Amino acid sequence: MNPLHLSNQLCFPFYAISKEIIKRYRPFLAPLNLTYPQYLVMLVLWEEDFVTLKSIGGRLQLDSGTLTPLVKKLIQSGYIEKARNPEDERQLVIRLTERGRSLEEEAKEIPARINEVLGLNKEEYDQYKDMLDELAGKLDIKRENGYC
Amino acid sequence: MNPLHLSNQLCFPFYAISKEIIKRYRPFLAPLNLTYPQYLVMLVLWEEDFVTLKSIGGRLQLDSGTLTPLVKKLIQSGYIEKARNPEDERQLVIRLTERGRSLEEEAKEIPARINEVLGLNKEEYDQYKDMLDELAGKLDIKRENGYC
DNA sequence: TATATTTAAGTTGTGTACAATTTAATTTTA
DNA sequence: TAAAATTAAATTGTACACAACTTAAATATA
Repeated sequence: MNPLHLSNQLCFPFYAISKEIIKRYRPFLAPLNLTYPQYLVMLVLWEEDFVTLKSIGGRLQLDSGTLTPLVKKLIQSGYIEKARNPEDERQLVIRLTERGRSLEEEAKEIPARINEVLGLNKEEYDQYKDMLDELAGKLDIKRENGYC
Repeated sequence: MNPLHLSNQLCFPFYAISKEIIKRYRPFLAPLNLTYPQYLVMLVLWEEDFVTLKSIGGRLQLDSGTLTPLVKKLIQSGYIEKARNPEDERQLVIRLTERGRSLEEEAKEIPARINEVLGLNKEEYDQYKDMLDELAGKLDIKRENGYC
């Protein structure tokens, strides 16, 4: 067994599957003028409005270098607004616009459509989900993002 | 259960775990002057030398838009060379330099080091690997890349 | 066999990722 | 409480990813 053989890598399937699933989101997200990372930011805001850039970054594991331009795009698209927190001027507080809030309704069907495209039944979905949450825990990816 | 809740997404953990593992490769790859995608190309070449750009892209699921500049970097680093296939001038044939071949020896320890960093035992590793290969199969990511 | 189609790389443009650094605000501590 | 340390965003620079398109070579077909 050659550890340098591609078939013996654990990371590569994560990398390949992640890219593949994101590709399958595109047909559903493009009509909403969203990329996948932008969609993730919207998911966070639909859960909790009025959050700092820092806390969005905490949940999505993205830093300001990625989020600053991404937030700029979402503002240009009219989905969010930003303002400094008067209590702490270092913090940028992000909130949904009316348009951003109404977008949630249009995005409601996406998870079900994606599950169709992935062709997984409930048991398979749950099995994969459990395994991923467990591994995320081992890798310590879940402390502040609360995704599991 | 809100399907738009981040905790109910299947793709997000793939995306987050993939990025996290790649981040943990960095300390091992940086001394070899390789990024993770560049390392993947080297893995392909250490398995089989003298392959076309197209077939590298088939195995790694990357197109010429990604691979052309990446190959340029690996040439600059002195690890590979490129030439047109005289039998079919459309094809670019990639082969290892002597330095590229000797690099395999320096990379031999990386998979074991990564497994240490991930903190997975043999059973966990195998369990995750099986699940990933199964899902990759369902998503039809494995036809030509032969990684499983 | 000339034309149409297909194929492989390359190019262009947009959008992440992230390390490293900078700037400004807040908190700690000597 | 003034200086040091920390923190949150922004900035800079490098490197993917990939859609869409271009170019050139090879193959198919009318």
